Amino acid sequence: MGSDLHASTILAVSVRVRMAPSPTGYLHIGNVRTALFNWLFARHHGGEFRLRIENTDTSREVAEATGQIQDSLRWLGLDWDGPVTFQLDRIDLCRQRAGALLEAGLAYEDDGAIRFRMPEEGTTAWEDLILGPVEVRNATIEDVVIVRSDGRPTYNFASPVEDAEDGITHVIRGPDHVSNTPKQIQILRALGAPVPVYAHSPNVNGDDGRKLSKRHGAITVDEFRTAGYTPDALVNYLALLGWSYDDRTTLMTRAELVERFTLERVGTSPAVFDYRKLDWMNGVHLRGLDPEVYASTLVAFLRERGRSWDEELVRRSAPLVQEKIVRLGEYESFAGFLFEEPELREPELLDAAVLTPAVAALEEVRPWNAAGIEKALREVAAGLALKPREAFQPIRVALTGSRVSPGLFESLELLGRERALTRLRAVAAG
RNA sequence: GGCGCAUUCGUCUAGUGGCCUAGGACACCGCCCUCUCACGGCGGCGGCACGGGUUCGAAUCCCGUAUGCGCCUCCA
Repeated sequence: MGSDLHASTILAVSVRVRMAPSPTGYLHIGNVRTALFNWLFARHHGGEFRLRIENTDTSREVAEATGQIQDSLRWLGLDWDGPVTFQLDRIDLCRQRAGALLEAGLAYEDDGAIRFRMPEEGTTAWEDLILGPVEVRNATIEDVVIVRSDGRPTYNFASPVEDAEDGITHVIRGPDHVSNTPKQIQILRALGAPVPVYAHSPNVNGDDGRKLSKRHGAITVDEFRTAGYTPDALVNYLALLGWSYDDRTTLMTRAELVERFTLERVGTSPAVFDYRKLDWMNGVHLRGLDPEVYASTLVAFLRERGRSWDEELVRRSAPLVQEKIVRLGEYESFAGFLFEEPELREPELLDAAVLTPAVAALEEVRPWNAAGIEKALREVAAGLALKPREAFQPIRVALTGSRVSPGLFESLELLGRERALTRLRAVAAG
């Protein structure tokens, strides 16, 4: 047995937690929240955060999902310690432990499977770091199958065996595991292994109060990534789902989250994932980026999406959109007119009475910059006795195809004299 | 059905018996700023699930009811 080894590692590391996802598909945002709590807890205490894949076979799907999970965690910045471990590699260990329980009379065979003998009387209780004291009468718990008749260990057996093997000190997981906990505690005790401290976080639900699923919107890390959310914003938002620092702090950096996170301040009631608040928070994080960093982030984002737009122009346009868009994914529809001819969806908003004199005035602008353009266009508006907003809207629509756009004068400058004038002339004539 | 957990503005939450005629944030509404949008500023709407206790005093403690969620798989 490795109990001596466990004792020494536990002494060396005061806190060791793990995330133990099953490799079925992409990383779900609810699991990420749980992973985040584990990660914050570990980093806050200077402990370790381990990644353990609860695979039960080695199919290609599993290999893909395993890679996806790691990519997503890396993108989020949730780094783990030590190697990734796999449940499948612990099968022999589990069988050996099951054999020991069998010999000790603490488990018995049942139609080829092995069942753990739960105590028939008394209660199993634990002090949950989030829920507080929880107590379950043993009589209500059935003898759980720990090894199937085909020889594979079940989750409720493999999980505690692995926790013991890995020297896990705190098990922080979702609320769906509350009723598994007394079973796992009894198994651990029967094994003579240390029982970790448990903490069951509340659920994250959709706006109908039910489990977060596809129909609520984005649910996998990958979807948030391609929509243009930043890891820092997502982490900030997720941290606040079930946890709070005080009565007023909502915007926090990663370092602040690590410094401030404690399980004591994790609540007990389920939270609803609010995409609108995430959007707001993402906008705040985006606006807070250094302009250079923002531009590079935008370039990388577009490249990842397969856009081959001129990088120089993207960079020059970045400051114009940084204050305006809330997700990087909005850039394409918001600033796409800089790279491609826009589609004129609302031709009724065009007005030749404005466009014709505007083109004439712009032809005289030298040098071609936002200040000169603004001066010229304001004079056109004044000459037509129009309010600036009335005069500029047809020009905006002609230029960008939309009534919502980055600043008009800056947009004209960026597009360049020839392209801008050509486009405006074509629309004015048409 | 059994067991467990939960229940403060639409949403995330603060609140651990008097500081609460319940605070903050998002959303929403109005006004201001303004070339659109966004940002920003100011203001507004809006909540302790219900019923009993305990207490001088309850959002906070106890009991019950209702509702929701989870588990009750040789799934994880």
